[in-house]
Amino acid sequence: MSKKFDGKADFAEWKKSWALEERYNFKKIEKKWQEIWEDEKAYKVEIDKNKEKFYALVEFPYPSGAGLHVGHPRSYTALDVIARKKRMQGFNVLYPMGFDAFGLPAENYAIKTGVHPAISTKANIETFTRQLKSLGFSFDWDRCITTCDPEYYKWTQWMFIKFFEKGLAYKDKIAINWCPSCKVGLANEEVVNGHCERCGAEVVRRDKEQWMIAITKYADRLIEDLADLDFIDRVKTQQINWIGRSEGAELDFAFGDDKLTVFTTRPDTAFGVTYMVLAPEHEFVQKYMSRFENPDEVKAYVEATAKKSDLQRTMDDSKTGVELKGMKAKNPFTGTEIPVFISDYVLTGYGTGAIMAVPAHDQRDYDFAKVFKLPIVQVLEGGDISEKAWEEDGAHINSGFLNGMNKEQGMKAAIDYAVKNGFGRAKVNFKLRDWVFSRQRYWGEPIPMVYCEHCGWQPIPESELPLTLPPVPDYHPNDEGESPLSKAGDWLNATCPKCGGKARRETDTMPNWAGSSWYFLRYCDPHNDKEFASKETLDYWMNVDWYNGGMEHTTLHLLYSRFWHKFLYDCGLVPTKEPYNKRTSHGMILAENGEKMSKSRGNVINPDDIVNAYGADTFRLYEMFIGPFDQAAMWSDESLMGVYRFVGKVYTLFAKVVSDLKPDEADLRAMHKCILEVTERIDQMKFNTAVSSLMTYVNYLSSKPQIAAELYRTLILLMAPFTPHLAEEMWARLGYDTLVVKEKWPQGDAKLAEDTNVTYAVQICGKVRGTIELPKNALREDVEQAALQVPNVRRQLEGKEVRKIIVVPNKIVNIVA
RNA sequence: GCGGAUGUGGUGAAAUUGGUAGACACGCCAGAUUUAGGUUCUGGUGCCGCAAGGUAUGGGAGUUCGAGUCUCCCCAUCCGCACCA
Repeated sequence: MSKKFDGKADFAEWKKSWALEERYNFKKIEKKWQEIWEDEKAYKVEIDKNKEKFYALVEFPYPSGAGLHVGHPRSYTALDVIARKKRMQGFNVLYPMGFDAFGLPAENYAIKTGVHPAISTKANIETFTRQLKSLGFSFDWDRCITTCDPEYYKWTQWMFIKFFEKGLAYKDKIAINWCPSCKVGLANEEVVNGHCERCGAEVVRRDKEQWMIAITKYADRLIEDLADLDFIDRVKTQQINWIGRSEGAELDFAFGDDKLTVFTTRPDTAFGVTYMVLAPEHEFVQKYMSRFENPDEVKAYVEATAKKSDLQRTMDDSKTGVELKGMKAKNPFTGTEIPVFISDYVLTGYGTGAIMAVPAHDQRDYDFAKVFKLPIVQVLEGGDISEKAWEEDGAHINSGFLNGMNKEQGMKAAIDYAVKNGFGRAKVNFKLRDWVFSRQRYWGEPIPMVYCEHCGWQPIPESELPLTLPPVPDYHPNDEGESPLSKAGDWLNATCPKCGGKARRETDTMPNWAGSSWYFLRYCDPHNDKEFASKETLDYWMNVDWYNGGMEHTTLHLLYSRFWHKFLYDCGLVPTKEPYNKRTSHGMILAENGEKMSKSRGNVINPDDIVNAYGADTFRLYEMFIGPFDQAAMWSDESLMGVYRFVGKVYTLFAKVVSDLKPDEADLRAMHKCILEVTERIDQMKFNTAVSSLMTYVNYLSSKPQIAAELYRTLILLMAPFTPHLAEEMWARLGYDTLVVKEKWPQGDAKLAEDTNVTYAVQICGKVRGTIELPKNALREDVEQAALQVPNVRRQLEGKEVRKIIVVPNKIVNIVA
């Protein structure tokens, strides 16, 4: 801020001193103001109880080797615009940034090159930081956090121990996709048609011990508490569907001397049960194998199923199965004996892994019954069960005491009956499964647990946190598919904190969703080495007021972090039961041809190139103008040029600014209209139309021979959130020695924005035949008369009788003839 | 199959409670200035038509003085979940 307009000198002279640089030199301008912001710590924020706080958050990136993608700035700019505007409106704004730095790419890079993930990650973070800074975001960089920093993951580990202490973290055997050739567990995405993506070997399912976190205990609350949150609807419905709550009943069927329990959402159809089906993995299959008459057949089917991946199993919806011959179940409602099958259409992970089959009223059961020629008994009126199952409501028939009832009455009566007779109970089930929390990987948070022969799994004492990642000889998973940490030598040996005996450390690490589950809390108090964040900072900053991120995280990060936060709330560690008040989502940025940008397609656009060629302001503004924020948008170099021209126009417009000119009525109308529109549209994330309001205003200004300073000043204030560098520059040229980012947001006046005259469209039977210009709020009679005088209207009305005239004040006249 | 979204000029897209469809841009056309190079400025631009006029928001019905907007049916594209009992 070298220059200052003292108000005494002639403004025209003052302006001339700037005119040496006539072309819009964004490189110089942007560098200059970025340095000034940094020197002045313009975006540093501290608790200020005199101000209302506003916490804006964007999803922190994984610092990949590819650098920043043009998709990142779409979200970051959007919330930067919102944060900057809120700041100008007097809020104390926290807008932080950090890095979600644990992850597979760094590890794969290490396997290939031997470079330690910490080193490559650090380099990538430096690149990202440079790129983010070049775009002029108003992040408080003093609060930057990195999840792979031991000072950070210390608390991730600490929280894991809390989960363990509360009984929510537990070790369990679950089935995973296993490649017997690579000897490694695969993610579902790595299994192609039942074969290993890498070596082509057939993938089998294998039980493996994994750390689990009991997110299902929070299933109900994760649904219920959505009601009060300002999340976009598709996020809410997606989470609700994912959690998949269904109400129904558990019913016990006699099976030999044992009890076979099923879950059903339709206990009222129990009189229509003609057989039962177990998942091939159901414990009864092994337990009673010796009593089946066809054990070989059963075993063969179980084995065949085990070979299939989940993917294969769901791809093929033809019905197969084997009857468990020699044992029958008994329907507790009717007393009838019914056959029992195993079939892979029944899943082991949902409900009890067994079903009662009602082929008349469930299409899957119907298909199975057709294949195995089983009886189909209709118990609800409606449909044509010779064609397909009837799954709608209807009066009960063939159903004993339920006859005549509809679905709702029948459900209640059936459950009551089952409860009274001790063979059933109401039950709610969820599709949501507990969270598999271990990964056989190196580059993640070590799980702070040790195993003692005598005491079992024990958390390490808090004083030993952080448990840092040890060096390992190489980063490959070993033959048993264990984490590279299993090769960490001495590191593995620990003492049991309970008995002091020998213990061995857990070698699996946490998934990369761990660190991101609570990072927004750390931003409140990033340097605290006593707590993950102090109560005072959490009380002041939480909740996040506005969180923007990708739809792809709806049922992952967003759900996990809501759960994690609720758990901390239950522990009394955070002040609120939900972390985010508002959640919005941005669309993707696609290549010019509508394809995804990807390295393999070679259509990736590097933000650095755009910033170098057109400047950060143009880039930011273009990403806001590109299209509706929540929808996918195609990159277009030509449209970018349009925005570049606009920015240049704002710059050159300064030459027309005259300091002692008073704006006239029309000027004020245009100005206030623009203020009102931009203000409202930013709040609604309608950035594309906010920008078009600015363009309309600029078109108005550039049509004038001279521009009153007030008009230009307002333009600069309105543009400051979008193009902060240009705004600072022009603000200085207007003679101010303050930072525009700290200025007050202009106040729009709806009265002044109003037009004095309005144009009516004159319609005959709904078709526009002309227009009339009248003063605002003209009398109805005058409007009618004026409309009838329009020459074209008179001609059209010749020989017709006017039956009715509808006048919509200040809008339209419709003559019905 | 279920769930969610989308469908408007040559292109990206706008459009309070139903009230002049196409704002704002891109592209294109014409002209001016300039002309060492993605310049700037002015005007035009949904489609058919010389015009008057007609016609137009995926298709079809309906409600209404009036429908991109509301109701019903259908079609297409994209995304998510996918045998969840």
